[in-house]
Amino acid sequence: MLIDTSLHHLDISHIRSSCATCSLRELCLPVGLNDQEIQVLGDVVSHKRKIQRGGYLHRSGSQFQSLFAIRSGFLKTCVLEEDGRQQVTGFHMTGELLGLDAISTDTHTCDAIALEDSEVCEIPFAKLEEISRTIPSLMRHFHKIMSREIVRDHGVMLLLGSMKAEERLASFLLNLSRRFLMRGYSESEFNLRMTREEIGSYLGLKLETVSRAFSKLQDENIITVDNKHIQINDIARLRLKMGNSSCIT
Amino acid sequence: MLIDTSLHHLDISHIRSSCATCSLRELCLPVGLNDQEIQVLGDVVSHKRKIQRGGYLHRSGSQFQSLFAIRSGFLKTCVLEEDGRQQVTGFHMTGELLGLDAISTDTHTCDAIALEDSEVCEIPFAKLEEISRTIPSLMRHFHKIMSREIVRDHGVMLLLGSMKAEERLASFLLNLSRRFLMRGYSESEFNLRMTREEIGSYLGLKLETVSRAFSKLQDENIITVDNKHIQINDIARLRLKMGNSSCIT
DNA sequence: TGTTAATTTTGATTCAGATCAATTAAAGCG
DNA sequence: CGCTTTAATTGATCTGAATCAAAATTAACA
Repeated sequence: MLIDTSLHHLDISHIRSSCATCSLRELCLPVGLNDQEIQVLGDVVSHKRKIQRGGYLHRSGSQFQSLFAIRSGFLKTCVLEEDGRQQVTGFHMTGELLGLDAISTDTHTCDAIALEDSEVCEIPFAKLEEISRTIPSLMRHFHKIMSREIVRDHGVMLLLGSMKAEERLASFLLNLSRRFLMRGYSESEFNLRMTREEIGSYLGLKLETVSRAFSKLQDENIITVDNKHIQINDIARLRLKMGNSSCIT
Repeated sequence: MLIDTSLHHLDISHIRSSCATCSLRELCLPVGLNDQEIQVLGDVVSHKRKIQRGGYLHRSGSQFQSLFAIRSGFLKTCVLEEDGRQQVTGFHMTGELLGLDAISTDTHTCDAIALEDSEVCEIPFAKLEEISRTIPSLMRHFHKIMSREIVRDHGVMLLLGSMKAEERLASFLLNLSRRFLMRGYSESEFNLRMTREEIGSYLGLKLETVSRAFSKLQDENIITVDNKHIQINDIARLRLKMGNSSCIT
């Protein structure tokens, strides 16, 4: 099966450009730009914003003006169901771009909530479109970012449509692992920022099922779970877990 | 719940521009362009291609050069799993744009297969990017199309993550209904182009479950099913079916 | 720091959908 | 046109995850 281990994020693995505007350095946008172009982009991306844990970056239904590039922290995006419960559509970390869904109708289609104190750069979209006309490589890169989001969503669709609980959790952990690795953190040991319920909501599972899947993976010595702290003991076997959804049953 | 009834397509409901290049008239791209701009776009979109029922428009892994706008027909996109079975990621009809997922890596990430004889316009992506630099409204519209695809995918993710079989099928039928209506066909009566297995693959269900869900909806007099021919008798109740996923159980 | 609230784990039970199996219907095709 | 293949329906049974329930652990905060 061709499921992407990276579920739902925007890749920054290839960020290499040295960049005068410090706020831009760690973001996904300035890839491959020269100093002068980064200057132009920097003028657009100047405005920063802090969001406390639990705070909203934007709400579903609010007017769309800007994309947000995460400078630090960790956020979830979710839609509120009419009965008050919420469905998580993604988890987002440093370097990733939020708000792509809002371009279509100039209205945000989901809430973005900080799971820890976070900092974002606001990128007025009209200005981004404008300068991307004069910087082809920026336009091209932006298109790739949007496209990548589509590919990732297809990966999640596949996961939700065809994997069972344990496989979904394995995919999820491997995805986080990879994203932490890309950012220079340990791929085998990290702290979850979200609750079991939020994981379950994202993976289409109930929180009890998530908890049981964690316990099962621990019993098999593939991971060690201490509440939010996760240690991956055998990444190869974890990959096997999710890779054989339709083979081993 | 905020699930979009439109699962997975690119909206052409607002196509109004009178257009010299006949091949462009029914497509989603030329929205809001003047005649001169349409001329420019037309030069890019000239190349047409026919695909027979069962034929491939593109294959997963093949190099990306062009987007494809569907002029007529009906296609599915799917990824092949290692065991040979395939997972359907979308159904696509006239006016919709295929290939957005391939922009990210310059490689197609899925197969596109015609479910009936179809005709597409090839749109070399490099050229599209180039002329969109000089036609801001085209660029803006293209971004909206990509964004809409992301929103739709989120809708499918929600569907797969939180709806049960009957609700999924109701969503699916309402989505098709709306897309047929937009194209000037009946919203209450249409022929399915895909098999129960393909529907199941798309909805994360087994074909038997799809069949049973059809039968159930028919027993309730909400729809009438005659193999591939579907008649929606009570669209309001069908909407109710999918709207109350978490309320009525 | 102690008290309350939220989160997590684990067990028992239930149920929706998968799987297995057989029949019927439709579509290709020589 | 009849024969073969593919697709669809329906029934019986099984199973993975949901649900219900309770205890244990952790976090929040006054």
